[in-house]
Parts: sequence; structure tokens; C-alpha cells
Amino acid sequence: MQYSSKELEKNWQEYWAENRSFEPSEDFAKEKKYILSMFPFPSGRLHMGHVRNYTLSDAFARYYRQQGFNVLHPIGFDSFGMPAENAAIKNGSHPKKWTYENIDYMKGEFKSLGFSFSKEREFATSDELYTKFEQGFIIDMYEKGLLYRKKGFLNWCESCHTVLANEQVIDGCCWRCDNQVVKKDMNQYYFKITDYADELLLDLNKLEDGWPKQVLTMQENWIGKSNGLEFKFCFDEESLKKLGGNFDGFEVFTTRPDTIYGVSYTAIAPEHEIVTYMIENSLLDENTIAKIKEMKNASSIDRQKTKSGFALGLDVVHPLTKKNVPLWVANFVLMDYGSGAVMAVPAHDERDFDFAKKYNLPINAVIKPFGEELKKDEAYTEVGELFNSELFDGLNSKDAQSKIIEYFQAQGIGKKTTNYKLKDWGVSRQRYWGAPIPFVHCDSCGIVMEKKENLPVALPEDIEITGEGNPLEKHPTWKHCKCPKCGRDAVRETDTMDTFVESSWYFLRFCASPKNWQEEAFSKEQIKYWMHQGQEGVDHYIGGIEHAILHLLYARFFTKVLRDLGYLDFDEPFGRLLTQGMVLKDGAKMSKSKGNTVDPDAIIEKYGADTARLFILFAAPPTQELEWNDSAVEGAYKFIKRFYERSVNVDKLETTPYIEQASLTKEEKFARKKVYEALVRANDVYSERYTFNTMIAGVMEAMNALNLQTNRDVWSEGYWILSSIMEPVIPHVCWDISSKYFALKNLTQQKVIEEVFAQDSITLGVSVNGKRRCEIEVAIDAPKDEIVAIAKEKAQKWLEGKTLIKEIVVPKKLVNLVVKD
RNA sequence: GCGGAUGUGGUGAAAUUGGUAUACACGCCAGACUUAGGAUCUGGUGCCGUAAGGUGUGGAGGUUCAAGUCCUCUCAUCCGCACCA
Repeated sequence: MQYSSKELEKNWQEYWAENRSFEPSEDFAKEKKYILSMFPFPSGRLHMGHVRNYTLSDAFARYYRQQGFNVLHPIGFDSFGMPAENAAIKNGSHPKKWTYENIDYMKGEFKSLGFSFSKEREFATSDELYTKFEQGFIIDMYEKGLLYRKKGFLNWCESCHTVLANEQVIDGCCWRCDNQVVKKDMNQYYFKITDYADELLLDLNKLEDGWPKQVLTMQENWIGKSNGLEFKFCFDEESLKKLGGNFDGFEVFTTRPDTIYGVSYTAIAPEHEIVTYMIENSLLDENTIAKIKEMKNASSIDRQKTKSGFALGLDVVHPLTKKNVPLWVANFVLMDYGSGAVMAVPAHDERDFDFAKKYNLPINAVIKPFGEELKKDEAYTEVGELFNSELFDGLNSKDAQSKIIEYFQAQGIGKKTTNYKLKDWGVSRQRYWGAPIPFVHCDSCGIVMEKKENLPVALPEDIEITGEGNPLEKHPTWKHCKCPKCGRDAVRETDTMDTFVESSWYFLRFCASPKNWQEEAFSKEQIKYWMHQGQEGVDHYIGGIEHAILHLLYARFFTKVLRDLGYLDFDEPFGRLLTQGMVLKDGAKMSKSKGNTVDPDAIIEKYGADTARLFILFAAPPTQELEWNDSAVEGAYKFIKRFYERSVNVDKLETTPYIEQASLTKEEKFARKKVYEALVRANDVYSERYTFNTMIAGVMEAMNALNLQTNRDVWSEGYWILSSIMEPVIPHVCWDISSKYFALKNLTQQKVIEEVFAQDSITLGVSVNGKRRCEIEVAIDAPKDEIVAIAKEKAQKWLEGKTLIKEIVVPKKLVNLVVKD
């Protein structure tokens, strides 16, 4: 039995393809598991991160198939997106051609890795059939008011020539190309994700058991709910006059109403309408206007560096004290949070304090620590006792918050409000390779939806991609059409959708039987079975942590929207989420620019897919980083080789051999015990721990134990079980062994036999005062007295001259003798 | 600053509920077989020490018969968010 990965793996890959081995059944009476990896962008080649991702989901899928479940383990391609266009600009190829060629190549890679994906449910999101149903949802959402168009001050990436959503701006830079993002004023479509802010936050509770805590926290912070008081500052007489009666005041939001008596100035964002009005009407001097404009145009990073601002020469009236308070424009006030205006309490807020120090504004303390002096050189932001706060003096600041809100409400001058950091999701992109937004601009009817029977609104293929401007805009005929409503000449929307829209519902499309693909996106019945039998959502969703906010938040939002549109009946798309760690080489993330990549194809060529899979699952638990190690890969290969070649000790069987446990030698019993221990461990791993490394270690131990004995029945039983346990990890070699010896009959659920764990005697550790000194061997059913007596004798040396005060026997573990001098 | 994690041999990492710390593997050392080995097999390998023994899970305390595991404080590293009023 000489191991040769190449031929062996190819044979089984062909066998699986011919036998449709991994297609899910349409029998909805069976228990199911939906195992899903985050689908890839067809960049051209798989990288090790992909291999890790799909190796994990494949192990789950194969395991559950063995356990008798109906398993859906699909794959597709997230195939719209900028890199296709960038490649087109660079090589003059067409984005569509580039994309679909890459898909073909990557499908070959999937095959060569032995992933048990359903082939019949494969699709790419750039397929027109997919676009058709997506556009249908978009129309539904527009009708429900969940999609709208407005002019906004948007994130614009100069190098990608497109708008970005807030979630796609990382540290002020584009998530894709890392270029600095600038602000641009333009029209854009938005999904009303803020309507779901509260539910998205609340339902995180449902995910507590299935999702990593880190991801839940990140989403919670991103949604950023805060409760507080909203009220209006009104201008004094003089200021009203200055503004020509156009503004009577402005709203502010605060989470610290308890500090209201400490307000010493107010501030508004440079983008605020009052500032705009003052600039347009020359109510400020030239120099100030220039500085404010500069402030507006500064990048978000520059804007954070130092605080700056200008007094606007206006005063507002404090709502409670009725005293005048000055109004400033300040760069630290953000237009897109709350109302773009704040009350400032330098004594109890660090930002307000810094600003007040810089511009010599008054600092009025109104909260002091209990029984301590207040420090003057910093803002006191902790809980404390109110003073200088009229009728609220003496209150605990926590209690004062609700009391003051109640007071404002009673007086009718303010109300309790909730604010979110989450903003609406901007979805239009000014690029070609995306799903067209199915709207038409008509001079007489305004924005009109395309009729559903005309979907999809497909992309034209005869385009010229130069990187300058939107190719759809420049196409000679595509955008000219008739208004679906009045029939007059109209113009198509040339914006396409953010690619995150496609990935927000692809997991639902996989639930649809390909038989019905033409007629519907998915059926309620199919969705109910795959997504909502037992646990809610996909059973195991596996992917990188980098999607903790973007994709995972959008997909949750889409699921809730489709529920409200009547397409499905549940709230959350992914019941269990496993976020895999990165693949590193030399301590850094593998990347082309660093030149530390390992090409999966080369590893398969040299060692085979099984080796790559074994190494990946063995080297670290799934959630941890995985350091690539060439000699450990070599080690994985050697294990497989030994595993394969030692199968010569196995006899052909169609069921496990009968073994008389009592007749076995010590080594034979030990080997059997190790085999079944490995089985127990394997079942644990899939049910909750996912630590494949320990499962594999168990199998290695069992192999080592088998090798210490020569009983062919024990070898055969061992291989029957071990090749079943290992099949999800190294499927090719296991199917080969299984077919040669066991007619593939062992690739099913295996039963644990308890008798192999029975022992006549057991080794116990003996410690004196908790320090391990020696060990003893006693009969399994030895009474406590006897165990203690043996332990005392064996540990005599450490007991001499001391008084024994306590004896502790932990059954099957150890004996602890407590002594003192 | 806020939030989340993680610290165990030379390395990747094990250790259900507190119960023999370092399983499994890589590496290293020695030996066997070899003309040769980056092949294969066997044995060894936390640290200090010739040994007896001592010591050891980032650090300091604590609870306990017993702590990698529980509690308090602290240090370091990584990740995420970050002027959110």
C-alpha cells in the first residue's frame, strides 16, 4: 500500500461528482443541517484563508452527513465588484469575462480540495437570474419606504470613483483601496436600516449562545444606542434680529441632563444650517468664513487632531436659568449625530473642557464627588452630588438625570429621546459592474420603478471601461428608455448597487431548489425547512471576523426586511457563527505585498488536499490565528502516509469484528480504549467545542496505541472507527481505505462501546500537602482505607517525623495526604 | 479613552466540573538501518542540578487539603470602536 495523493484524490473527486454524493435531498421530513461558509469574491485564485474557511465548513458538512442529516452545504460567488472593473482597465478584458473565467478556475480548485459542496446550487451573484429577484426586492422596499433617495454629504473615494457607506470607511480611508475618503455632496439611494436599529440591537440577545461575544459587542457599539434629553435652545432678542427671524433656535441632545446647570456655551457643527445661513448672508467676517470652510473640508482625521472653533456672536437663553449663553461653531461637533448641535459643560465633559480651556470660556461645576473636593484642572465625569443646580441640589447625579428629564417634559420644553450612531445604508455606487438600481427618472412622473415583469434590468455588455466616470452614464443607448408609468421618454438610473446587497440574501437563495430557480427567488416552504427547522437560521456559518459589522449587519437587516415584506417568518439569518482566525506566515497575515503567501495549488500538487486540510485543522483551533509551518505540513503528510500504509494490518469486513474484551492483552485493551476515546472526543468537538486539533490528536494517540500491538481484529476495528472519524478531515484517503476494506459501510454514525473503558486497576497520583510525590496502582474498586494505606506506605519517605492530619481520596484521580510538623 | 480577547516548553498547542501541568505534533539530541540521507524505525527532551531534590502556566497577593482553572490587584500583547454630546 504505497500512498500517492495525486491519483487517489483525483479518483475520489470523480467518484463524488459522478454519484452526486453531496446534493441535498428534497425530502423535508428528514432532519437537516445547513452548513455555510462565507462565499468568495472570484478574485482568480483561492488563498489559504479560503482553504481554512471551506475546510472547516466541509468538516461539519461531512460529519453531519455521516450522522444521517440532510445536509445543505452550498457555495457560490459574490461576483459583482470593483476588482473586475479594475482588471478590465488594466488588461483591457471585459469585467464579465474576467469574472466568469475566474469562477471556472476557482471551481476547479474547490474540486481539487475535495470540498463537499452542492454543485447543483452554485450560482454567481452577477447572474442575471439573481439580479432579477434582487431588483424585485428593491422595488418592494421602495414601495414600503425602506429605500429612498436624498442629497447628502457623502463619503467619496477618489481612487474607486464611487461613494462608500459609513461601514466601508475604515479610519477615514476606503475599506478596499485604503485611499483617504473625501466628502462630496450628491444624490444617493439609502436603505432605511435605522428603522431597524432597535430590533437589530435587541435581537443580539438571541445570538448570545451562537455568536462570538466580540462580534456581538462590535455590532452593539456600531448601532450605538444612547438615551437622553432633547431640548431647544432659543436665541435671545438681539440674535433673533441678527438672523432676520429665520431661526428661533436649535435642538440639542444630551445624555447628561444632570449637568444642565453647568452649561457655559453651546456649539454647532460647521455644516449646520445656521452656519450656512450666516456665511451666505455675510454675517461673519471674511477671515472667519474662510476658516469655517477650511474646517468643513478637512478630512475626518485632520479634524480630530485639534479642537478649534469660532464664536458666532449669537447668544441663546438657558432653558432653566434664563441666562444668556454664547453660541460657537466647533469642529468637534458632528453634523450627522443628533441634531449637529450640543450644549457644552466643560466642568463635566473632557471635550467641552479642552475647548473651554483653549478659548477661555467659563467652567461652571455643578457635580462634586461624594465627600471629596472637586479638582479644578480636569473635567469631573463620574457620578456625584449636584450643587449650584437650584431645586436639584443634593441629588445623586444618576437620579438627577431622570428627574431633570421629567422636569423638562412637565414644563413642555424638552423630551426623553434615543439616538443611534447607526446611519442609513447608502447603497448607490457610480460603477458599471454591479446590479443596476431598477428605477427610471421621468420628467413628469419623477422616480418611477421598473415593472417587475421587465426585470432584470440587465447591464449592457458593449461598454467601454476607462476608469473615468460611470460607463453606464456614457453608454450611447442603454440609459434611454420609456417611462414605465406614462410612456414618455425617460432616463434609467445609472447607479448600481453596493455589492453588499447581493451578499445580504444569497444564503436564502441557496435554500431554493434549482428546479424553481426561474420562477421565484425561493419558496416559503423551502426557506422554512432549511432556515427554520429547529434552530433559527443557518446552523453553522463560518467566515472571517472582518465581516463582523459590514456583511453580518446588512444580512441581519435584510432578513428582517424580507420578513416584513412577507417572504419569510423568522428574524435572524445565522444561528451559529464561527469566526475563523487569520492565516499567518512569519508572524504576519499572508499577503501578496508582503510576499509571504503560500499557494494552495502548490501545496496540493506537492502533498495533496488531505495534507493541506489536516495541517489546517490540526495546527490551531479554528478561532485562533494559524501560523503556517512548512515542517508541520510535512508532519501532516507523514501521518497520512503512515495511516494509509499501516492499513495492511486490517482485514476486509462489512461490520465491526466481534472482540472478546476479556481475552485481550494489556496492549490490545489499551489500543481499543484509545480508539474509543478518540470517538468520544470527536463527537464532543462537533457538538460544541470545534477544537478539531484535539480530535486529531486523539486519533494520533489511538494510532500510536494500535501500533504497539498486533491483534488484527483490534487493528480492523480501530481502522473502521478512525477512518470514519477522520473522513471529514482527510476525506480522500478515508474513502479509499473505507472502500478497500469496509465497502464504505463505516462512514456512518459510530457507537461507543462502554466495556473498553473498564479497567481492573488504576494508577493514582499521590501528593503530600498538594505536592505530587509518587504514584500507586490500586484495584478499580479498592475501598478508601486500602488506597490510603497503600499511599501512606509508598509515600513513607515524605511522611516521616510528621503528623498526618487529613487524607483526601479523589476517586480515579489522586490521593492527597495532609501533614504538619 | 471605551469595549473585546489573549498570555502555559525552543515552536504550534493540550488539560470536561478546581484534582498527576505540558497530551498530540513540530523542532532538537542520541541510536539503528544505510555508500549517503532532508527517507524509515527506536529512544530521549519544561527549567536548575551529577544526584537526592528543587522549581515551574506574564507578575503580586488571596480562597482551598488541592489553583493554569476561582477572587483581588497589576503588567504585556493583539483586535475592534473612537471628538457619538
